[in-house]
Amino acid sequence: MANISSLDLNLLRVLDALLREGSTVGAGRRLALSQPAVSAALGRLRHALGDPLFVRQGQGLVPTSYATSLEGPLRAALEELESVLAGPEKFDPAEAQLDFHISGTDFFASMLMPELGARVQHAAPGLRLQLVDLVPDHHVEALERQDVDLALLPERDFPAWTAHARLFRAEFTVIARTGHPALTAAGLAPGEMIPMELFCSLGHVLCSPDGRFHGLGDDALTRAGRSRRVMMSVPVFEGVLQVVAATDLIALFPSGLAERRSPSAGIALYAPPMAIPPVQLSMIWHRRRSRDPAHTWLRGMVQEILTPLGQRNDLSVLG
DNA sequence: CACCCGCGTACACGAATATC
DNA sequence: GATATTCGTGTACGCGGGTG
Repeated sequence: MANISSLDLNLLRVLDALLREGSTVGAGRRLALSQPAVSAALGRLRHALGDPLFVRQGQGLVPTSYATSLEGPLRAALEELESVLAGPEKFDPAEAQLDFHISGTDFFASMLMPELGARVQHAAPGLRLQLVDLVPDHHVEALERQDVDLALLPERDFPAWTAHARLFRAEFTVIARTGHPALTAAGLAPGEMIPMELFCSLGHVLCSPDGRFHGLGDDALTRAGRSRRVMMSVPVFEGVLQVVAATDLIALFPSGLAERRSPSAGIALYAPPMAIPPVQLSMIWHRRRSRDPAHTWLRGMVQEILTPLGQRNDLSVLG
């Protein structure tokens, strides 16, 4: 249907602007064109694509379903093109003066930033790194606004204008304070599986940045036909560690972080009584940065540091 | 109802480019 | 170099939907 021979790139930019603004006046402002020029371009688009694209509704234009379906892929394609045309700039880590903004939970403050900091300090002393912990679901928006260069989060359906790469699958273990009375009384040594009955009878603390009492452990228990008592929710993983170390509450906790922190945090690791599906952690960024040499360099560093977390064979999560 | 706003069109004009 | 084409601009105007 679409007649690509009568399309030029500027028409696609007009279409993108119209989809963003929902108005020829707004699109004109965005493109530095007059309203009649945008209207004429829209006419050419309609002819070339064989679709009305927008219909008037009150004081504005409403996209047809065809136009709506183009929005994400079109924007992604234009941004990709933009980065292609920008060409590969040179990036010299030793000389670069740059700030990188990464969003992710405090899990990454522990598991990524120390190693990343050590590497950057050595290889790229002019770089500054900022890790911000955003309310969940705001990571993608922050990428779009370009407040953040890279977001670290569980994989889900990401918008078409983003690109992502898998980092590792996070496994979960149970943590409790060393010498936990109920676990000791049950004759359990660290590394052993906590029986379901006992696991469900103990109080739990979980990490939830937005303050929920329901976590993936509850989903796993529901599948097993059981439930637990979540008595506390804390917004950061480090807080969960502190609470577990100071109380008789137990927690489901990322294995890698638990292993790293257990020697100094006064906690012991146990196996949960039910299977908990691992969570795929990914890094996601704006497509326009895909070819950016500095960004590529940073992604390489993050990938190198975090990928091994998924490769370690972890005895504490068997069962 | 009058009024405002925004879309769409018509028209004249100019600049850039293609064609002869 | 003259001419035609394309594409943009500004102005003007009709239409229709919101708003007070």
